[in-house]
Amino acid sequence: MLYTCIVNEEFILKWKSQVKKGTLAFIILSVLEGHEYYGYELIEAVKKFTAIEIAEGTLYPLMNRLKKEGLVSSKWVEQESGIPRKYYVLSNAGKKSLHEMTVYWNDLGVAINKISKSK
Amino acid sequence: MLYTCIVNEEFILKWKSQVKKGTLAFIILSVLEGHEYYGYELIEAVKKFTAIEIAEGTLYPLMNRLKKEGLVSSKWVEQESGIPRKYYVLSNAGKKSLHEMTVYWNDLGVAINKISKSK
DNA sequence: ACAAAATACATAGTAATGCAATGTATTGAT
DNA sequence: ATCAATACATTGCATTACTATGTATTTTGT
Repeated sequence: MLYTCIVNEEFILKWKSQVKKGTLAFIILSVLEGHEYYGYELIEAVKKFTAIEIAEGTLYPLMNRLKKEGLVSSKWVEQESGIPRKYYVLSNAGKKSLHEMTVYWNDLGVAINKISKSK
Repeated sequence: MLYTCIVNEEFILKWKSQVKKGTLAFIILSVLEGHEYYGYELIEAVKKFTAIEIAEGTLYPLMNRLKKEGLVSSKWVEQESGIPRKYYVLSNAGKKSLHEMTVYWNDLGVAINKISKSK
């Protein structure tokens, strides 16, 4: 039984990591809607909103992908003290993609609820 | 603008594929709760419930993983005619994992809703 | 009767992505 | 003076969905 629990924990941990693949981009774009954030701040914001902890090694490559895809743009902002911050802004293409993602996400939620309720 | 649309479509397609990574295991376990299915039937069932089409090359390795993890068991059932079917049954560990996954999934949904509504 | 599609299993290789590890640099707290 | 926090970034690994391919049987259309 103990063994089963450990196996389960490992499975669940891996599973949560896999769920992030996909949802993270969606969450980031959602957070950026109507509000600019810089990278480090995004990690804090997502943690606050969703209790999901994004590793820095996850966020920065992700933001570069989103930039490359044209969904966000970025701008450096000098600080009076400390390291300059790179702020990310949702583009029009980003807003459009976010809308499509929201529809898909909601449909998926409805579908999964339907499965559970059919039992 | 056309170019942007095409880029968006590709991005969205990839994104949906990524969302499946993780949700598929959850969906499969949900479908198996209280009902046995064989592989090919599972693909049909998921398609009916969620409009998600699972490739066979996705399902069979996934079922083997779930079996290896002890979340499902399988049994061959001979048919009066045709190829024998491999039925999958949710194990106790599978039920437990499914429960944990459901909690995480619901929390995630609530969190994402919260983000959208805060704008 | 014969061809095509559907049923039913499976594997190999590729592409995509989260994460640990590592690195640089500044600031504030003990 | 050292450690934690802030703030950026890259490299390599592990995981997993999907395409392509393969085998074999049954049903459907012409």
